[in-house]
Amino acid sequence: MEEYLKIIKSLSERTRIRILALLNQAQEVCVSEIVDTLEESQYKVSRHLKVLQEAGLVVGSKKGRWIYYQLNNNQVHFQDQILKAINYISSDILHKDLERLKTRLAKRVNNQCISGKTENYSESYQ
Amino acid sequence: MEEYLKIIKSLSERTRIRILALLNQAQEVCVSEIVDTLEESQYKVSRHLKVLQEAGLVVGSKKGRWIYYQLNNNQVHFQDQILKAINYISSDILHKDLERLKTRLAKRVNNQCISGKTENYSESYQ
DNA sequence: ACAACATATGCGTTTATTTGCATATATTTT
DNA sequence: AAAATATATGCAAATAAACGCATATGTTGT
Repeated sequence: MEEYLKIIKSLSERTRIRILALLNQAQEVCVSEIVDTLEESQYKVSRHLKVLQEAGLVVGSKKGRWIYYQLNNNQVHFQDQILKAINYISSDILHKDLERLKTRLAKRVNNQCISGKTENYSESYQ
Repeated sequence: MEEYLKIIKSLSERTRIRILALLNQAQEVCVSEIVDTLEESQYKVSRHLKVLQEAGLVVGSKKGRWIYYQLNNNQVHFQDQILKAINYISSDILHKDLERLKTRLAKRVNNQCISGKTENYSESYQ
């Protein structure tokens, strides 16, 4: 029961839902790209990613100085079903996130996250 | 988003999961039957039922002095998918709940919840 | 009308979660 | 080696949930 509860609890927070919805749209996204997409602080994103990782819903793989996160596809029924449910969420904020995600990913070079501040970056800290 | 979050949050608590799992097994169950099944206090069960009701996952219908609760079948994709996920939870505590539920429901007369304390009742308050 | 019963709720306390800041660790570039 | 960048984390403060008790509301049977 505890394990299931951990997974469900990991879903019950706004930022984490946004992260999952985002990862549903792109294969591998690194932390700074998520930060720019959500327009949230780096430590906030980092914390929430950790919660999702501990629940086993996402996995991160380090490549150089970046850590790319993606949905953990190695799941059983329960997790699978839960993630499917997330797909049915339709919300203005998620649509806007998706727009910003596209913009941010378009800046990649050789399909790698770019270094340094992007134009959006400073906006993230309004 | 808020509405989805409310639903997800309503799932992220042990007692509420137990209630949903229980209602997945029986059509209409009244509060005292749930109390005996979960071996939790009446006010605790009552509170949690309210949270589930506010999230729209369960509905209660009053019949005389009893209120029978059941899953809200009048759902859209998201809720439906979420409730399906709950069905995949396999846990010792849920199995035991199911045993006690059977015992308790067997005491019904004319398929109606019985009045007064049952043998189990006092145990509920150990 | 009264007693017994079924369920809900107000409120203060406890417990859990999230936030923000500062800072740590690790990697890359110069 | 120093500077810049990417990500993570310890800790205290703020916020949110859950709990327990007592009690309220409504129903039924006598």
